[in-house]
Amino acid sequence: MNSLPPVIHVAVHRPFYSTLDYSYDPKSDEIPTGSRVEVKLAGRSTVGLVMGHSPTPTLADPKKLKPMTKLMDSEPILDAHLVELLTWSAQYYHEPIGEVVFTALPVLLRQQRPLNLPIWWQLKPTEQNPTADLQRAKRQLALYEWLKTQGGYVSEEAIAAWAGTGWRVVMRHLVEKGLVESTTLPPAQIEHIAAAPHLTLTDQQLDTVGHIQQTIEHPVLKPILLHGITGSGKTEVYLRVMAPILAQGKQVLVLVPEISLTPQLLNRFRTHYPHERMVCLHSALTDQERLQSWLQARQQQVRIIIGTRSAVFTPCPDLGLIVIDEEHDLSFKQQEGFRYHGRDLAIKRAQMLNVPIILGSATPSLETLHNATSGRFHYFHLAQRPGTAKPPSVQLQSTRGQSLRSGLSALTLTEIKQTLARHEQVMLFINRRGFAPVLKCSACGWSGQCEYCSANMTYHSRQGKLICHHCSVEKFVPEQCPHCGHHHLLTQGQGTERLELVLGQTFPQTPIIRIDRDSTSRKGALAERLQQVHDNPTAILVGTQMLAKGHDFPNLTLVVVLEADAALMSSEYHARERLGQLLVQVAGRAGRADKLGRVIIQTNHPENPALLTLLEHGYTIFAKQLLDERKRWHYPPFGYQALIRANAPELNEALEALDKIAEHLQLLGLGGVILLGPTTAMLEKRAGRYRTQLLLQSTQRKALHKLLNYLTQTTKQLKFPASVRWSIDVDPLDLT
DNA sequence: AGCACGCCGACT
DNA sequence: GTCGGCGTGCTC
Repeated sequence: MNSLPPVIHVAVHRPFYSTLDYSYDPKSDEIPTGSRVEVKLAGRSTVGLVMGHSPTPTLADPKKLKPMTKLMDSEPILDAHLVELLTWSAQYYHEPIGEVVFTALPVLLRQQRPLNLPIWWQLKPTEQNPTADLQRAKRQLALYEWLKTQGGYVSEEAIAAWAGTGWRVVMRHLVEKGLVESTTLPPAQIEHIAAAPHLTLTDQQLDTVGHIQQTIEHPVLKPILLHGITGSGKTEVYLRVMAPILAQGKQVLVLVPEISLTPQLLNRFRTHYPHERMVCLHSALTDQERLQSWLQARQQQVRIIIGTRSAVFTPCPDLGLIVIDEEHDLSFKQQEGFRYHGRDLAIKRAQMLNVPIILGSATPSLETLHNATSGRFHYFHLAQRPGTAKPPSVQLQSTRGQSLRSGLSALTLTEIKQTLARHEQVMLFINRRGFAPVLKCSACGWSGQCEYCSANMTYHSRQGKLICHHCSVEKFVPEQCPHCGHHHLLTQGQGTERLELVLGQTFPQTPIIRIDRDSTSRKGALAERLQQVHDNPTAILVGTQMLAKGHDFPNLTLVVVLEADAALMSSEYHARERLGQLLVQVAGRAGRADKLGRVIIQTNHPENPALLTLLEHGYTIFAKQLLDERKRWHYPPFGYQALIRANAPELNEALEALDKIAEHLQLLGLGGVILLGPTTAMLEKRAGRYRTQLLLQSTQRKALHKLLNYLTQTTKQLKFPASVRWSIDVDPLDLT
């Protein structure tokens, strides 16, 4: 009789789509789901996370079953809900379970070594004065008195610095006497900051807050879209809606697109709730800091958690609300490895826990807008700016037949001059950093191509280099044409660096402030630039994407958008949605309070219907038109897509891999899924590897997922050469 | 992802 | 004759 033992299902950091089974001793060990275990894998010891239990093994060959080595945690580090969310995510994104679990864990918890948390010490609150008892123990007395002067928790480093080695023995005596206690969790920082006076809400804001509050008391919740134009006070609405939830002692998870945005938002939250403990989770934290913040959320020591994409996995045992700010922002979608969408997983998490979720944006994504109009989401619209602020006037400026000066039309230059004369600021927005996108030989037509990518290298004049924006390879600008030896090399097109130079020549009295990845890469540089903008009421700002997001420039009254045409002409169907969002966001930077803002969009296509719709009827109608178009093609959100990408050092290898996959899928039967491709990607070669893609599309999500499941379970049979790398991108947002 | 196993070139 | 190159295959 060989009865099969009960097993735990363990996720390990290996590319397996399912968990591995390990046996354990059911009599002695309780191995809770969500705890880390040490297991032997291929003869070596690794960390795994327990994802579930089963009374018998699920693996085909029970002879392979091994016992797990040891339980690493005294209590589960993830609760049942997060384990469920991670399992669901792995299935939805067709990603190996270990990859999913381990990206969700702080780095310090992915490792084999036990939790080595820093320890903090504090005097126990006590009524009697123990100093008399300590008269005969001089060192204990001294340490006790010192701790008293420190007030609150003290780190071990601080103690060692004061007391020198050997303090531990002394401390142990104090602990035995019940005078001191230790903890692995430092107190959450409560900063003593002045509360900002709460803003007075407009009627519309009050109304919206009221409606949202009613909505979230309903037993069956739907996500809430808060569509509020720039400056309409979305943050204020979040802050008010949070109040009763915080008052119940529940936690609020706030996801934001990018770190550069977080300090401002964090500040608003801090001054509104100066007595509330909060943490900020972003990429600039050290591993130790990140772990501490994560643990504080897990222990409910903090109630407001603000973080970027990956913060969606933060344990919050008593979650009461999720907020996604700027929900349309692309940075919520991870573009590498485990390609999850932070917003979509947040929605899933909210749904699993039946917790309210608010998605805020001035320019909601088409997916979200569609969910709102179809009734799957609640919809609230904040259409006014508080106070007297008026929306900016936007005009198209045809560049057709115009002679341009470094990309600027005569009319645009006049407008800039007039704005500066009024002692106001101008912003020029161009989505290209560097001096010029092309460096060319005037004699033979040679141009600086990247060796490793199918793209031009961008000319950066300050560094005197050609830089590839796809693979970051750099080389010095040649003195003469490498092809024909001619000495006259010309630039073509403009980037931020060139605009900065030309504007400096045209307006020598005016500070020109450039804000792009190059000028702000140094730590603190962005803050410096923003301070410059603040200090110079008359100035010209030149910048990329970065300028479109969140920053507030009260004296900015003219925004000029250059080179919007590339996006208009793009064959990527997402491009126009993004352009619309960008234009609205950029326009939102212009004009505040008493000053009317103006926006000029330079374009060669002033009759472009999408642009005209956007300007004449606004973002919502513009978005509805794009949605109609998507409906015709069964594009998302009217159909479901997955993109299979492959890359290899040779184009053929990458194409053959996808041909093989396409054939393989056809063998099973596509079941209503259409295959588009395989094709070479728009950027055919990147960093020395050729890129190909195969798009799967269907109106039935189930059919699509069935195919992908089949694929991940059978790829081994396809025996790709080792040089080929491939991946699945579910709900792709980047088809380039 | 790691790691072992395995089969062909330049080395003590 | 061996060290080691990375192609191939496996891990409960």
